[in-house]
Amino acid sequence: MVLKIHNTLSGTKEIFKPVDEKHVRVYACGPTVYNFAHIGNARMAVANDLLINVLRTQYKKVTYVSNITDIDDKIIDAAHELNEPIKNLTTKYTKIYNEDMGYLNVRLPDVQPRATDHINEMIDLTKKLIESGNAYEKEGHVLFHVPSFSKYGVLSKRNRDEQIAGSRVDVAPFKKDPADFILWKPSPSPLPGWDSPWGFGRPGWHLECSAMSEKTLGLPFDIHSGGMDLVFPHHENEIAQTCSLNKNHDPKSFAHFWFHNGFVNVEGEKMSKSIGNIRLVHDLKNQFSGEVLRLTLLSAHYRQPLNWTKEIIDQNSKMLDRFYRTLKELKDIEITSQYLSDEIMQSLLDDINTPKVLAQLNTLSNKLSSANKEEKINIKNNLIAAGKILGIMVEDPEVWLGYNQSENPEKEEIEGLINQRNEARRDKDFKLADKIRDELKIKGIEIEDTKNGTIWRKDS
RNA sequence: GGCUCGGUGGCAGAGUGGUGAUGUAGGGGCCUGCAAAGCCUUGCACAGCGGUUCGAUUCCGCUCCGAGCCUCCA
Repeated sequence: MVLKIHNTLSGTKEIFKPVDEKHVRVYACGPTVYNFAHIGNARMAVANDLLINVLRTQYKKVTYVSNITDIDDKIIDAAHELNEPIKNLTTKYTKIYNEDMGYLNVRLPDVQPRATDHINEMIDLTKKLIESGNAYEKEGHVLFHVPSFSKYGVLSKRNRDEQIAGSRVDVAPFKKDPADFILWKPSPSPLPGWDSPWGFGRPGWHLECSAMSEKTLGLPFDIHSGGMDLVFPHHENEIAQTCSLNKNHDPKSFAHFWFHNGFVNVEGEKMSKSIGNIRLVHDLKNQFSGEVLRLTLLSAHYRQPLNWTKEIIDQNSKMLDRFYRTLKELKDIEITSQYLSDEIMQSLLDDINTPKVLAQLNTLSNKLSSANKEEKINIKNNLIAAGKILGIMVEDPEVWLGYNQSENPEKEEIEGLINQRNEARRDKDFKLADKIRDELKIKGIEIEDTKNGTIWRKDS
């Protein structure tokens, strides 16, 4: 079976062939840590986590690097506003980011480099770019000279001449070309900075990823990923820097594949501070389980826009409950090995087609009622194996659905009421029986009369 | 103005040159004292207009509409 991935560089789905079959290497541009992560950050983390899981089904060794941007003007502003040292702020939000992503069953990357640990590397790259004639110093700034890179625009498919009309870029006076971007800029006191050949200053944003990806993975590596908005200018600039240093203007001398996830909208609108509709994972944690949030993020294909609404969360919550119910029904079925059917694997390998996988899991789950023993084993195997890759269905079904309430402090009271109701039912006093059921319902207790007696569950 | 990507049933969302995914909501039914859960069943969707084709939702062209990017942004 072959893995196909959409490559932003070509604009098409391509067959994935690793640079080195023995070691697949992926770099994802991570968060700038000055605030809580929002659901859009989470989508990037989940999409990449899944990509890595899928790669690991095909290749023995996969290294996943995702950085933390811990020096940036937004961080400086936030620290200033809160009157808090930058280091405290970035440490705090890095921790929170990892916790929040952990809640969504996102595993930590193998390497999580920080920009501030790579200042020397960045200074070094800047020196080399000046030496090679791709960058110049002006008024304490070092800028990358865009016309020096012949392939500028390959990734975002922009023609520079066509972009200039209608451009809203404010051109700094020290730029030789309006598109030139900052590699290093001065940090007048009290701004944070580091000593450099160009005075006390700090790096521009794009440089860190060029420095850290090369250092942690080597060049060229397989997949470079991030949110759709990073295509331009961030990734375009990274390509310009790294490829200029390589003396090879082919963007594949940097990374072979460029993997970008789509945006999350909220109730049909773009998430933005001014609208005030930013959905923080930190807040969503209070309302929804991690698996529901994760499944909702996977309910649309990763490259499509995802409209975040209460309705789709509910819809996916129901879907997840159904899967868990199927697993509960199959709890006595012994499985010896976990395997994924070729059809489902194929969907994952076809550019990570999660909606199709979910449809296939539903179809499988629907076969339960008419399944024989062998088919039941097949259903359970596939649900568990798919869940493992997707990062869902990792809980115990009884616990998930709320049946297992041995710890519930109200257990005795609830079961007392259920006994009363069953007595009433025996006496054909259905009015009383229904009244008791309503009482339980108010407590969030759902009861089910089965052949083997009444069972109950806490409805979350 | 430029570039890119989209427009699929009430909603969400895959996919395909010919046998009409999947979920959710709705209708009907089974089961149940009634429920819950489950099961069965139902809905003839592919923006519009042309073209290619034996046949197009799927390919091509045009039109309309929407989104993203061109400035920091996942």
